[in-house]
Amino acid sequence: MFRPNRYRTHGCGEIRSTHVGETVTLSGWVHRKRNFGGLYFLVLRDHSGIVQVVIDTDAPFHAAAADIRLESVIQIEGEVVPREEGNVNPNMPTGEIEVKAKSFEIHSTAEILPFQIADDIDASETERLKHRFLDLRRDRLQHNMALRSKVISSIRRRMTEMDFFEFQTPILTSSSPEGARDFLVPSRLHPGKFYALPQAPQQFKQLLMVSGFPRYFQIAPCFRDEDARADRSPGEFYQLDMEMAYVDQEDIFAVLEELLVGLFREFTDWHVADAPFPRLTYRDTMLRYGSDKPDLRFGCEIQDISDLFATSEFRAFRSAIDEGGVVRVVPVPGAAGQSRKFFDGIDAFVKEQGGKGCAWIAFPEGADVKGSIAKFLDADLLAKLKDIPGAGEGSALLFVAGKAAEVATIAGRIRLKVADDLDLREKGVYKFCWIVDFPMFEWDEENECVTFSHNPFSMPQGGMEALETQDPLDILAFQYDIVCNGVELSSGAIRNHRPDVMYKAFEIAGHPASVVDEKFGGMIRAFKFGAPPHGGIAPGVDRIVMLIADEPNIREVILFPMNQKAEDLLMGAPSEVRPKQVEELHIRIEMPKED
RNA sequence: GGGGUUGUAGUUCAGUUUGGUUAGAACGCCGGCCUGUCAAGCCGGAGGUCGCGGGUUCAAGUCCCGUCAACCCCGCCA
Repeated sequence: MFRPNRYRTHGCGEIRSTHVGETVTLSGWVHRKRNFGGLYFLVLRDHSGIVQVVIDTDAPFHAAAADIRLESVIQIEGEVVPREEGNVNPNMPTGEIEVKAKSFEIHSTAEILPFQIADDIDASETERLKHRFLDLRRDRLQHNMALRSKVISSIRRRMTEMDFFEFQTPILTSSSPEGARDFLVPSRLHPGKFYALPQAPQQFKQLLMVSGFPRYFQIAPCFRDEDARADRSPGEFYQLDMEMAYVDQEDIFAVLEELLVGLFREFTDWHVADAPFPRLTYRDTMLRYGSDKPDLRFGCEIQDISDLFATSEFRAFRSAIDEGGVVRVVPVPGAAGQSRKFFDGIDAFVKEQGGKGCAWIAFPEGADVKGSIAKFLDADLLAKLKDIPGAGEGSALLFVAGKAAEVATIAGRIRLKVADDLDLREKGVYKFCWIVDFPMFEWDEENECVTFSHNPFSMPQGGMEALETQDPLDILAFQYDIVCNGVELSSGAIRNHRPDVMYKAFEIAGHPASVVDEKFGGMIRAFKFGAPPHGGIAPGVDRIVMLIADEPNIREVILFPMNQKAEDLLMGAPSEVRPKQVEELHIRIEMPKED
């Protein structure tokens, strides 16, 4: 949709048989060339698609057109003509017609390309990032970025329809003591002081609740100076940040379920189950899936079988239990026929992850039990093992023993590794779930003290009474995550809006009231002037688009992503600055010592 | 900070296991032929610090040591 002008009257991909006979002006990139010496076909591309242009042997611009390099920008004027039967290309939306060029103009020539645009052959990540403007021309990123734009529009529409106000909160704010490493901005006017870029608009959105805007959202940029992962962009990312007043956990779940079911169904053909999404407690998911972001597209649920081995003769597991540990098993239906190499691979994987190793047994159909520990187990125990859910004829069992917390994590990784190796995940489906009842506090082994396990602003379940009467490590928080296909989309919480409860919670975590007043002064003061109960959540926008686009890496849905080391290879960031700039900020640079 | 994988032509990759003649292919690039192609085709050509440094050897892309870079993972990410 554009106003016809001297550059173009139509988009390349818009032309159809109905335009036959019309003279059109098109501008775009040279996508392909097919030259017969005389007759010459040139495929022209713009954002709307591609169209075949024919240049006749006797055209005065034939030589110039033949010399043009791919990805140069040209403009042609020509007549839309039908293709003869047999020359129609059914694979092209514009394949029933072609444009017979009457004029040819070069707007911009292209140098030799670092990688091909028309062929979707993989180029190295480095080359793609260095020439992101070229990479973005290709189908994959054109599609992903268009999808991203539409997803964000749809989010805005859906949130607005649910009576949320969209606001912008400050980008230059203050450093907060909890959480990730901040990006800091030195202050020119205040020597020795720094702004911080927000890790999330957490305090601002809570202030909005106190300020009388009961439903807020924002597509919020968030900045955290932490290392990258495949699903974690270094430095900056976007959240759909939202907060609501006078709600409990279920009210927030209902809003997000409506949003996500609608959004995913709007943009994908994959199956999305109706709300409500399953609710799993943190404790339960750590036991059954060995992770707080379980992938529910396959079974193989982990089970604790410590009691089966508590009286067993098998010494390795028995001693683990005697030392206060556990024995857990990942049952894999249908895996009994796997090769020795498969099981050895799992064992090696566990050792790589720092575990002691992975014992296994298998129940091949119509054959004797086999496996690394089969000969140590008596018939009675083997029969009981074969009876556990997920086991049985044809299954294999993968065992891990040791301290409960470590076993949970290792078993969880085994479960994912098995799904990778055997391709167990259900295809074409998004499996959402809520993880609820996170612990309010946890034991910090390193500093030997109680700390907040998630968000210090979460409301403890049981309120003040729980804080005063329960073991801190037993207290749960109104804190929840939403997970889709093993990807954590978001954390959220019902907030602690009571100053007295806030001071008490921080006291348990070893921070006196003065720290709360100093670090969270703005918010705690607000809570002393009438604060409604409130809560919220903030799903990652990049991750939502990544899931919908079915991309394995978050960089595929970000226009100008940074690399693993948080560098922008196109813009050359980060970069050195002029000494005067540093001087004005009253800071001095001290390079790390070499050696 | 730690572990893993990868690094060979402009690009994507083969060759490395088992050291041995002039390091190959595809796409791209340059030149030529070609009037219905649609990833056009055919003929010819140019293009290489085998990431970098050191070592072993008569001989190293190939083996050893170090180092750099990209990616994946652990730590980290309230």
